[in-house]
Amino acid sequence: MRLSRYFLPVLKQNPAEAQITSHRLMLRAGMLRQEAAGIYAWLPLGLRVLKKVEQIVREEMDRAGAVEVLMPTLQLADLWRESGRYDDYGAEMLRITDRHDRELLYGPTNEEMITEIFRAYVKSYRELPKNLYHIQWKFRDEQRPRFGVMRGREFLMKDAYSFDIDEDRAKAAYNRMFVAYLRAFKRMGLQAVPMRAETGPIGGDLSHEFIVLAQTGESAVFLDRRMLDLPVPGDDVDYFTDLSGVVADWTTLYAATEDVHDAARYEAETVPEDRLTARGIEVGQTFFFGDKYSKPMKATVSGPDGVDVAVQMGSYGVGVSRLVGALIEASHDDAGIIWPEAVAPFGVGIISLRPGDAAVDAACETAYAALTSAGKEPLLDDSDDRPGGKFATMDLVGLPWQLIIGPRGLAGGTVELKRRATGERQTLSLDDALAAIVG
RNA sequence: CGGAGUGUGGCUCAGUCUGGUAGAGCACCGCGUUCGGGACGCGGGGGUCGCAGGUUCGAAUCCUGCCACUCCGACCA
Repeated sequence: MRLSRYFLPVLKQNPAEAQITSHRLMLRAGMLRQEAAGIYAWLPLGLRVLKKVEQIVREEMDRAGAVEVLMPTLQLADLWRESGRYDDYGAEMLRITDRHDRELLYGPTNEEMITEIFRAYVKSYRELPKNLYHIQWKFRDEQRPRFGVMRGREFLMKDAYSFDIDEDRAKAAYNRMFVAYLRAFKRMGLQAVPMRAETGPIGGDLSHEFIVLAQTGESAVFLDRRMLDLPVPGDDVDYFTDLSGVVADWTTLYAATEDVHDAARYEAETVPEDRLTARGIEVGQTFFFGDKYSKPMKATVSGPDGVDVAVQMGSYGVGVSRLVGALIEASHDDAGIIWPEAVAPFGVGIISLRPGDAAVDAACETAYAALTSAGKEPLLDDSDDRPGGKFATMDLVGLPWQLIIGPRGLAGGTVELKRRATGERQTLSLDDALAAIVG
């Protein structure tokens, strides 16, 4: 992409309403525009990151045997009356009436609808296990939206739902999602720690929150720091073997959010030098809730003995839009964002120090073509801004590499290559710079 | 939902107390000089001061109501 043809409205000054780092940087880097409290338009740069996060989540869901669907944002109130949650959910649910006075709601989650879809088609235990997921916008009418996309009212969530014939198999399904989450967050360059969690309004008795450690996290967390060194299963993980060992490894050491923190247990189960008190951002949560929905909604299948039984269910959420904020909270410096390569909106920024100079233009085009064909998604700053502004913008938007091309260097046959994460700069030939980026 | 605030050009803000016909910096447009870490000069465009009533000869400024947004707390992906 060439900046001259792009839409990247960066702000030099800090918007007054943005209090936390990720919100401020998203607004300044031209990723996001607030349209109402907790409701945002995603501008091109932000959308690119959102899509990359979404795609990593999708790939890991698919790998773990989940199947993607897409349910609507609007749901009928009657469906929620079946589970009893239409009245229970309260003011956080946005309720809508259509022209025929039918009661609708903008979905805050999809347990009811997925259960309705499941029960319409699946009649036998022989069709199980099943895990269906979608990545769709949700709306929760938060009393107090804040922190940008970290706590918006409208947000993009991946929610998966597992269906099994009995509790043991349901727990195996739970374990698959647990491992998929470890992998997805790792791939994004995040260190996410699973912590035992309260189950909240969704219900059930087995649940973990996946927490990203960041200084500006919304809640305090207490953990055994050895959690941070546990290995994440690699690409060769086989989801259809027993994963309980992996889950056990990740759930044995003490790790708890302040809501469920037990100081006495913490002291009993950890030694002082391993205790880590930090702040964290919840980016995912897994639940097992048995027949909480399948029973009232009559989602039953025939078992091996011919008797109908309510299926055992779990649900598994990832806050996709929130993750974009969490990524920034976890990785930035005073100058701006530092994207992990896997989610960076562009792979490399090419800075032309002198657009219009024939040699500079030619070198920029060479670099642009080479990086494009290598799949590195370059963003070429071909504007006639002053160099200082270009450097500041590139640092702000946080692309992993900056390739700086100017007449002074080219006269000596060199360009400058900067790695955003470390600030390390090298002066080298264009060919060597391209080779370093392509790797 | 309790408490505290704020709405003035695209952004950050001054002006409001003490009413007199709207300002600064940045951004934007034109010309020129510049150009390796957010340039400079000259000229220029852009605002029914959140909305609606009221008081007044006169309202950004005073009064009433409403709306929006932000922050602290309680609650949530």
